[in-house]
Amino acid sequence: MNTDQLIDHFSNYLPLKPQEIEALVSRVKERRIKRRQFILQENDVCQHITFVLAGCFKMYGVDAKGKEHNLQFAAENDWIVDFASLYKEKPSKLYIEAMEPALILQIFRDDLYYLYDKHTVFNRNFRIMVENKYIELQNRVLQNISSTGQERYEAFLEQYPVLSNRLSNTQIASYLGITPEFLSKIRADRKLK
Amino acid sequence: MNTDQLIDHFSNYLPLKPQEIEALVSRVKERRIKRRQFILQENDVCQHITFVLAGCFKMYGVDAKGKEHNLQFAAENDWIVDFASLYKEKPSKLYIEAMEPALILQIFRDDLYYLYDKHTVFNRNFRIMVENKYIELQNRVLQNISSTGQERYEAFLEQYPVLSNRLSNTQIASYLGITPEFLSKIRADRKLK
DNA sequence: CGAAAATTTGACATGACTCAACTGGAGTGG
DNA sequence: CCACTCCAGTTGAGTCATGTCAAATTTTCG
Repeated sequence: MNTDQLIDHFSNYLPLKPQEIEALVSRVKERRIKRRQFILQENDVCQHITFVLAGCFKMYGVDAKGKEHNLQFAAENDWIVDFASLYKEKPSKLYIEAMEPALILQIFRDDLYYLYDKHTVFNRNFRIMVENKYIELQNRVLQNISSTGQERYEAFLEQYPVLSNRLSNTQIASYLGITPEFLSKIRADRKLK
Repeated sequence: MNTDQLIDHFSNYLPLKPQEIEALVSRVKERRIKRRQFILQENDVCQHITFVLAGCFKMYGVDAKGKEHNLQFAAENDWIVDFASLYKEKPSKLYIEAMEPALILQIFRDDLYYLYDKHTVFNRNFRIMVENKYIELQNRVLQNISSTGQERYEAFLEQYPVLSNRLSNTQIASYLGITPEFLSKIRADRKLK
């Protein structure tokens, strides 16, 4: 099982001791996911936190008109989960879907709680992980409330150059909170310069 | 010093043992803050995390045109901090300003690190605190990218009824990402029903 | 009370959406 | 190798959401 990648990832925060690695490895499940396959669907209770080894996911909500709104993308070495559903054990309002064939590691709720309880290093490492995601999300909110679609698109290209090439414009538009048509017009305007 | 309120707050997560309380109390500073006083200004490096005992703060960024955009409010028993600046020790892009006379507790960076290192319970409690804030922010992003100003205003009133009464409409508009004039029109429309 | 700030209102401008039609690859099967 | 389909992307016309600016009014607070 490909757990080295996860252990490496944690070593960016606080490296794990052999005992902690052992505890982690024995509680992680590897899964292979097909393109368009879901690892979370609306109304299901989210059961696990997912670490992406390979591939790319989107997490999104669907509004009353049936439109998808992308909350997050997750590619290699990123985490994806609906915390609200996982921790409160309530039906999720979100979907998590693979946009490419993927390989993932998952930790189920009880295993995660076990790790938090018995090996405090995971509290530290996940604290730092969430703090980093919080910072990112906060920047995104500031963007959303303070700038136009065009400015948000420019900022996205700059902040996520790799993802920008990997994702369709439709997916990017949904993430930015604009329609694909409007993004297309933004792109046409950009070219004129 | 009014630390009981903070200790109570943590007991919602995982109650603190006497030794942990002692460590926390000895590293917390109480401050009285006047209306319109700043506890963080742009270009300063954020030095502490703040717990609000009484009063109300706003954290905001200022754009190229000099307009303020409210990222967060914090009233009693809430935390407020620019994590990006605190942890990376980089100049902040944000302001944190008291909207009412306030009483706060602050933990400086090194004291916070000490608590994380020596008393792992703080990793756990702050992990949970940040996770909860992350969930809130995620809901806000979904709102921002999927609904109109009017819908976001309705949702705000429902989610934060107390804050709604306490804040001026200008402040709420800035938080929602609309102009005060447009919020005023939304409010006029609502009354017609 | 009086100054400053917040709110409202209206006319107009711009950003962004909708819908429908068109374009141009990327598979797929013959 | 071609013909076909399918889907993402583009384009344009019309519309709706929201911003700008200025002025009038109300509220807040020193």
